[in-house]
Amino acid sequence: MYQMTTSVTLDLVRLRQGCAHCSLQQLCLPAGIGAGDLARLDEIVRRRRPVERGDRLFRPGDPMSSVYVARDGAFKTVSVSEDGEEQILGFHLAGELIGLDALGDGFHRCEAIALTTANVCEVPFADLTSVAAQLPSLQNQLLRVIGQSLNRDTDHREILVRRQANERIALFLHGLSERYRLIGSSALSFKLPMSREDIARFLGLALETVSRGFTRLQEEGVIAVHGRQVEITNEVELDRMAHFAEVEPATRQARRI
Amino acid sequence: MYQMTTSVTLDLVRLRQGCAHCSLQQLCLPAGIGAGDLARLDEIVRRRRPVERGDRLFRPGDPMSSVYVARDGAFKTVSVSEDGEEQILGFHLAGELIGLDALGDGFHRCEAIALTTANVCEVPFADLTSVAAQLPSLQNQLLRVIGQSLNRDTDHREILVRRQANERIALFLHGLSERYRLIGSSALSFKLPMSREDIARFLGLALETVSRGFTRLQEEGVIAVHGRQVEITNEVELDRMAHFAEVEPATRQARRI
DNA sequence: CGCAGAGTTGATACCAGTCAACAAAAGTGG
DNA sequence: CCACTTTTGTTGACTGGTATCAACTCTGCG
Repeated sequence: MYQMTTSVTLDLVRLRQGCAHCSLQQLCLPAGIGAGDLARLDEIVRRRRPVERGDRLFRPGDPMSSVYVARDGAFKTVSVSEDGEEQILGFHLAGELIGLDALGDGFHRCEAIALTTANVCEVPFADLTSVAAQLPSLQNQLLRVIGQSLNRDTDHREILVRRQANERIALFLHGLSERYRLIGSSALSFKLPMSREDIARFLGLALETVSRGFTRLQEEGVIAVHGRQVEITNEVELDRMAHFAEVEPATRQARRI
Repeated sequence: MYQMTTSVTLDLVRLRQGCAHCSLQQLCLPAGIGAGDLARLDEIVRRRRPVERGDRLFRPGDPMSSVYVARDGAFKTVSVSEDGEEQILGFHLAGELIGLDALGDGFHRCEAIALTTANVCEVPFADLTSVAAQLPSLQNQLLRVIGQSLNRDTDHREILVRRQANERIALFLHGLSERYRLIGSSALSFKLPMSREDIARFLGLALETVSRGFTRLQEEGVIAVHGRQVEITNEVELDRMAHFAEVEPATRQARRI
């Protein structure tokens, strides 16, 4: 009974916690905004009760009412193409904006699904743009955050043009590691929030190929995998594999003997 | 001599032609902006002398001073990855914004190269955002155009996740046809502004595979190709190939007999 | 006319997709 | 708490599509 009360109190405190005290302040929209302006932004941000794994923030065809930022947990955005194939457009960690896909015509092209339970900030888009019009610093920051989202798209495309499955997988792990570092989590030891199938549909590979790729990376001593738990044991080698084409034929044959 | 004078006069007229008379008005930034606001935007737009094939609008590392819109012709954006591989991020036809890749941190990640001689409008970015802050309609339109650029990125990724080379090629031709239709050119007969190698690096394929793919599409009666000249002879079939997985094995074998 | 760049076509090897069986982990209900 | 089911992940065998290397043809251009 006492515990319950404590828990509820904590939740209320957490709910009242505004952008000024959020641990993501340096990554999220508030970055680079003055204290006074921050209050203006803080007013329009809605903090939602935790969403459960599998919950959706929006679906294809929904009008773009808000953009979202997870304060913890992880999301995936999925688009279903005309032939029924599900493609994963992106994984979204804490502090990364979700929902910009509707910017073009005002309607979402994909759905955002929680991979874990997560706390989400919701920012009504109409409010955001009208406040941004009055605060140049917020307008700049909004464009910057949109640009970062664009950069992640470009990173994804740089993965997808690679022809070797191992390169794609190495790039994926490398990029994820970077992003965990950015949000203050461990970059060398983390638990993947997504399944092998999700990874496969993100990388444009068969799920068996992803599984084999993980195994091979482990055999080469680059990572250690236990299901979704990943440790990067040779960061330098992972970087090399991510950025340079695979080992030269001579080395390859040598390994096969 | 007379001809030269005429030509120069025409050029001057063309140079003075503002957004209000541009044939791209309905596609470009001005779309949906009132006449009064249009004049404000028109003031900051610089019209540049024609650029030649191979000229660059910006290079990696350049600060984002402007965004660009071609009024005719075509561009490609290219990023060189750490291992020296050149990847093509996009092809840009008339009316499609170029230069948003620097939105994230203010510096370009890629270079924009003219595929043909082209006339370009240059919009200094600082001016654009400051005018946008005062004109809600321009702010909305700016976000919409950014969103459309984002959508083209998503389309590109939807091509790249496809595993069959023929699907990628069909999707590429289908998307290009759509875009030619949008800018008022023929959607069924056009001259590709880019080489087979450019297409290959855009699709994540070997150039020989692109060449073979074109040949096969021609053999199947879907298109007719003469070098860079392309006619779409069976639009319905092209759409089908672009959106649905390749023909079932039975049909495939039948063709091979 | 000859040259260089662009595009096509052929032969071969190999990587990754597919089908299938199995193992491990995570729920589920008694 | 344990047996059961379901989901998720791993591994193996085989096939096919695509990259690669190489020769050749075509096109435009000085």
